[in-house]
Amino acid sequence: MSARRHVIRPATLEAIVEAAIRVLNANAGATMSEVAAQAGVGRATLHRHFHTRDELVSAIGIRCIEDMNAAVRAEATAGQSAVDRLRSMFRAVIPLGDRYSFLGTNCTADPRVREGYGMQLQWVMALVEDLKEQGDVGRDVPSPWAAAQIDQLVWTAWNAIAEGYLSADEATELAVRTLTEGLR
Amino acid sequence: MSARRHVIRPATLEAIVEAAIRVLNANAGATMSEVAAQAGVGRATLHRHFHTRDELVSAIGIRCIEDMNAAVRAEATAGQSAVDRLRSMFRAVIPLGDRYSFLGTNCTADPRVREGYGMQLQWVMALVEDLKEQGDVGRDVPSPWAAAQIDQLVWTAWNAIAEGYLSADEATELAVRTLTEGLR
DNA sequence: TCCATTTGAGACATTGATGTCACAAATATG
DNA sequence: CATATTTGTGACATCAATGTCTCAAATGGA
Repeated sequence: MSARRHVIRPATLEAIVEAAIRVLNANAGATMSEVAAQAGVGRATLHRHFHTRDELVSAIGIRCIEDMNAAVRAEATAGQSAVDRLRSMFRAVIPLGDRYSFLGTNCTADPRVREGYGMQLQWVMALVEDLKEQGDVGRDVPSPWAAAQIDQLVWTAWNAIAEGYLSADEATELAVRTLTEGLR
Repeated sequence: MSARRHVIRPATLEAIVEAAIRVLNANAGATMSEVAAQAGVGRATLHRHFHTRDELVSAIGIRCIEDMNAAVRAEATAGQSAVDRLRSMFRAVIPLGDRYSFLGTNCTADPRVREGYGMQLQWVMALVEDLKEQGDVGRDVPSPWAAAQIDQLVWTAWNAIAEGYLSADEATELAVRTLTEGLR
């Protein structure tokens, strides 16, 4: 590791990370100035800790993917049925919807982000296989379709909560139901 | 209308529009140079017909929303069941998936685009109500959720076709099935 | 309270994209 | 083929964002 001239204060780091997720999610082309302003931090401070814009985007990306993987791992309990694992996954990941969509919109050139994203995808694909095993997903459904559907449902559910027409629990249940039984 | 110094040639217009949709879809922050290069057109030619970057984005947005509305209107036949109208809508709109996602990612400040988008949303919401009427969508499902699901399915289906693991017909059928019956 | 360190404010150079222009070459139309 | 118009090329000014730096002020720990 490189010896840093300045040590970032936890509060400053938090403010920057949260602001960056918020601002860059709303507008992928937002400037460093906007991020700094939203974080309530000087522009120079931003550059002190994230030397370039790319570095900031990568750092946020890594943070997001780590948050997501941690949430999934913490929730995944052995001995659960596939649907229960799906439900647990939704419950854990939906609140991180803003972090999730950040990863989607900011095409992550960073290899560490790609790696984390790959693990995530692998995990979902394994879950899909288990869902097929249990008969919760038809064998004739292409696995990539099911995985994409799960991805999309996370975003839709987060959005529903953000817009205020569903609670977290309702959104989770509706996501599970939508995937397996459809809306009928 | 302003008297244009230059009249754009249809072939040039087509090349620019298609390239802009392609390039800006892949990277919302792409430059005018990239668009011009992809269109096989000089950068000055781009500026001659679309005076500013915003003007280009708006023009493409309007074009996309018009294409979509035209496709929906052309396909909508009276006397069809709600599910059949859903299927027709998918069949017509899925091939325009790249145009569709362009509208989503390029937050459309232009009022004409917003208006067209509003009409689209209205149409989908009306369809959702009919689907509920016919029992294809449960009454307990929030309509915005159903509408969001339909939106997402268009994108997922287009993507599946683009990635080559489904034909257009298969994707359409799977989209209808996913919405109503789920993947079970 | 005092000291070490981080932060904020502002000035600065640099870079890259935007938008304009003139002129030569290509193209369509009669 | 002749002519009118569009297009491509390259040069240019402009502007906004990036990244660097310095110094005074704020902050936190001993």
